[in-house]
Amino acid sequence: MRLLVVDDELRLARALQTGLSREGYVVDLAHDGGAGLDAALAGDYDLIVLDLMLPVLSGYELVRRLRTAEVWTPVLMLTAKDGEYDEADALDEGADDYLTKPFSLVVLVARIRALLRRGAAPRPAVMRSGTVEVDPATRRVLRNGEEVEITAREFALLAYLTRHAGQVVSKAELYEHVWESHDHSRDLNVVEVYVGYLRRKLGRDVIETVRGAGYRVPEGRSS
Amino acid sequence: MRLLVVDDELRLARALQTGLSREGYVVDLAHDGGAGLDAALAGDYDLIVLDLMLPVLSGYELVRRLRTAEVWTPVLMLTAKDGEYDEADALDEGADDYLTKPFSLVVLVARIRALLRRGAAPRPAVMRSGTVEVDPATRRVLRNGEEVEITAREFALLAYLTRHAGQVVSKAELYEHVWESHDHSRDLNVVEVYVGYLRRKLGRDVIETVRGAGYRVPEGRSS
DNA sequence: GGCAAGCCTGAGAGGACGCTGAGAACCAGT
DNA sequence: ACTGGTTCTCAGCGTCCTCTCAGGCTTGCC
Repeated sequence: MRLLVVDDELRLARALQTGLSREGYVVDLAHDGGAGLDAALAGDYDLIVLDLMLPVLSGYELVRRLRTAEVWTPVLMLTAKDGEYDEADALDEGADDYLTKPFSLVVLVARIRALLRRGAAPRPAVMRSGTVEVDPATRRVLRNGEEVEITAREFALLAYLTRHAGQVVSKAELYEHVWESHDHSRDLNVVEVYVGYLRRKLGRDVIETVRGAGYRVPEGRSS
Repeated sequence: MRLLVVDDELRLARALQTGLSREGYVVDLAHDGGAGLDAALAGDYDLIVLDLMLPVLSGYELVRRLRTAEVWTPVLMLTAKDGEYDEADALDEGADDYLTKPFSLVVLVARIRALLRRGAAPRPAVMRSGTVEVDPATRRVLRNGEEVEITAREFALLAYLTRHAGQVVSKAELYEHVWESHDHSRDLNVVEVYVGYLRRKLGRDVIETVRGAGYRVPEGRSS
């Protein structure tokens, strides 16, 4: 999952980056509204965390322009407590949720998860494909009801694929979202390696290879 | 979803009722601890929002009696900031989460959603995991039936982990809830150190490490 | 079949992560 | 001020994870 955090308070932005990375997200930063808009338009993010008060371009204005450009990435707005703006304004402007500063990281993560889940199509909290269950909330993976030990990177990859169950996801897309890099020239072999790890742990059939296109996890009916 | 709000401040209670209704919840009110307890026992609620300071019966006492009566409805406790009670106490007493006044409605809704998702895991008043028993009421810990000396911080950590038995809890979450700090940039090593202390006192296997994700105590079988 | 491009995988280097002992800082009681 | 206990910081170390590389295998195409 790739997030964009737009905030001009450097300390807070870094703290969020650290904290959210620890939760398994890939986090990019932008420090003013202009840079934020550029990144949001270009970046193909899964979610944007946006401060309301920003140099160059306010959070308001940023969301409006995003929506005008037909970009519907979920936006979580951060507002200062003393705000002359209130929640309604932020929400009316096209944000999907908002949070008042100061807030706790745990709450932020909970809201982010909720938004991501709501995001594309309303999906059950526990994702499922064949005999495999993925629970993003508790970071657990079950195969035939039994828990499987899985590393952080493996989990991030599996979660992304499962979130897009039924779709073919290219190696480049996986690399961008699961690994933190925009460097397109890099070797995508690492994706193959990790697909291999997952297959070894979960069974050969959990991830299909679509030659020349990418990978796909079958849409999941259990039982 | 049916919620019960117990608070003696009429204005606040009404505001919560209005706000939560708008979120799609059905909200009943009670204005003192006695009425709250009756309603909670009779009402089959999905969640209870509970002020700590109440006439007739404190929030504390209310939760304790609920749990004694084997009612495991999730409880979200509201505490005043200046409190002689602190948050850890609320959690030890059997509440599932807490929120310090003043708070924003959106945050409250987020917490409520999180609690409802987590659901009410029926658990005995004394929590148990393997050979270890934790009694929040008396702040005592037994291993193989023998009492183990434990410090306040160690207990808070163990209680939090045990309350979330079966789930992986991140170091950041532990740090926020057990150390009550919102400083995200601080070193989380102290969590590791205290996990080490607990393992030394209670046995290596009471707390599992989930590398890259956090810690977990095994789901307890209760005799 | 023969070939090339795409994909898989075993081995291993390097680094990130978690654990622990030592001890400093702090507090309460004497 | 001294003692005993608790909390927290720090640095070193071991382990597991991550990623690269090279060679082998599969697939699609002629």
